[in-house]
Amino acid sequence: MLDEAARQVSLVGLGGLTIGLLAEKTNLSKSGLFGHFRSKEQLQLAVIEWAGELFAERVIRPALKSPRGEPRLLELFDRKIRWDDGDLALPGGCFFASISAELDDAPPGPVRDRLVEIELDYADTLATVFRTGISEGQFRADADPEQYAFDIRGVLMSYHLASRLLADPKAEDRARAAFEALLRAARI
Amino acid sequence: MLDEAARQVSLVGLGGLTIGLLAEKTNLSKSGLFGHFRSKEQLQLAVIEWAGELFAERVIRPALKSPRGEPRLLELFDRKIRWDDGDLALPGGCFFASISAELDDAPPGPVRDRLVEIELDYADTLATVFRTGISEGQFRADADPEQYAFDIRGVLMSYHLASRLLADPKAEDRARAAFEALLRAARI
DNA sequence: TCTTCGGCAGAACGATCGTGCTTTTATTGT
DNA sequence: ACAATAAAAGCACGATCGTTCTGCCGAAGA
Repeated sequence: MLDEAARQVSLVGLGGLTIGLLAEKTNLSKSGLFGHFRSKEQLQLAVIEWAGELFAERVIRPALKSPRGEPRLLELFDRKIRWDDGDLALPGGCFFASISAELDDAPPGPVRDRLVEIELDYADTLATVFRTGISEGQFRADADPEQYAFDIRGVLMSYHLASRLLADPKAEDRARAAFEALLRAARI
Repeated sequence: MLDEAARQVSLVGLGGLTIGLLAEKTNLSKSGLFGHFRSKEQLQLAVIEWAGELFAERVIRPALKSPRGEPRLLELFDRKIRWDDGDLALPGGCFFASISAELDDAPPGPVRDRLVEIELDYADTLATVFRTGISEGQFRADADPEQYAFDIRGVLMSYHLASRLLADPKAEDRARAAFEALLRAARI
């Protein structure tokens, strides 16, 4: 049920996730579904939590099994690409891309706050893995892990736009080239 | 009226632009406002057109007055930053950031198509200015203008997220550092 | 001055929204 | 087998959605 909700959100955003429509997709009555959560906000919260867990399960945790430093970064990158528009993807692409533009001007609230947490967590993971690459001697000691996290997020956002909105067949090549350039600049 | 509509969209997205709410903000009756457009789709089309023109007026055309190549790229970058979250910005930040995630999975239609056009136009402008920098001898001849457009769009998208969703005080510094790194890698 | 016409208001429509209430159906513990 | 509890259905509510229709009112053309 939350799975179907996450699919829906990836397609039409949080605002487009409607109780009636979700009930229909899950063969439940509107009130039957509504009973599980006791407000729409709690449904939104639950689906964000679900998507965060799905992301950790499909992208973060598997990637952390790769060797420290560059291989781990590459695996994080690869899996994020597949999460955006590949075999790990929800039907509408990256769940968080769908909602972050939607919530960036929303008044503070539990839903927005949770999204920010997840996003910061992800950035922190990227920075930490990069930092490990520094202490392993793979990357220059004066490289900036947080800057790397900022940069790589940009590459992936640009990829998402190119791939899904612009249908650019070169999107993945461009993303890989950008990723490679970032690493090249950081290597010893 | 379209001005207010564009503000609204920048805050709540295209789906959040509602006729009743817009009528209220413009002191018109619902049907009075509706009469100007003859459907909601035409309203959306009109507001996208308006925003595209606004973007050209505030960002593109002024920047094109700067000297060719790097200064022009810098001005494009500066103004885009101000358009995202500065004195050139709509209240909800970049209009197109608000709607591109929303429309990237929408069925093809005039609204989505127009957005894609504008986005491709913008990427083309960036690539062209960069290409001029190459033929001016400022950038390496083997640099890839389209790759540059892909990269810079990523930097700006990451900036938009950091600035507006994550409220990162270092967002602009990071964006400038990324921009500088991109140019450094391309300079002769 | 009279007529024509476009812009706007008012009211109403069917649909759908989120959310309560009440009742039926399933499941579980004893 | 029966009572207690949880889950789902059914129905209704007020609000808002996009849209249509009717009528007023002011401006422009004859």
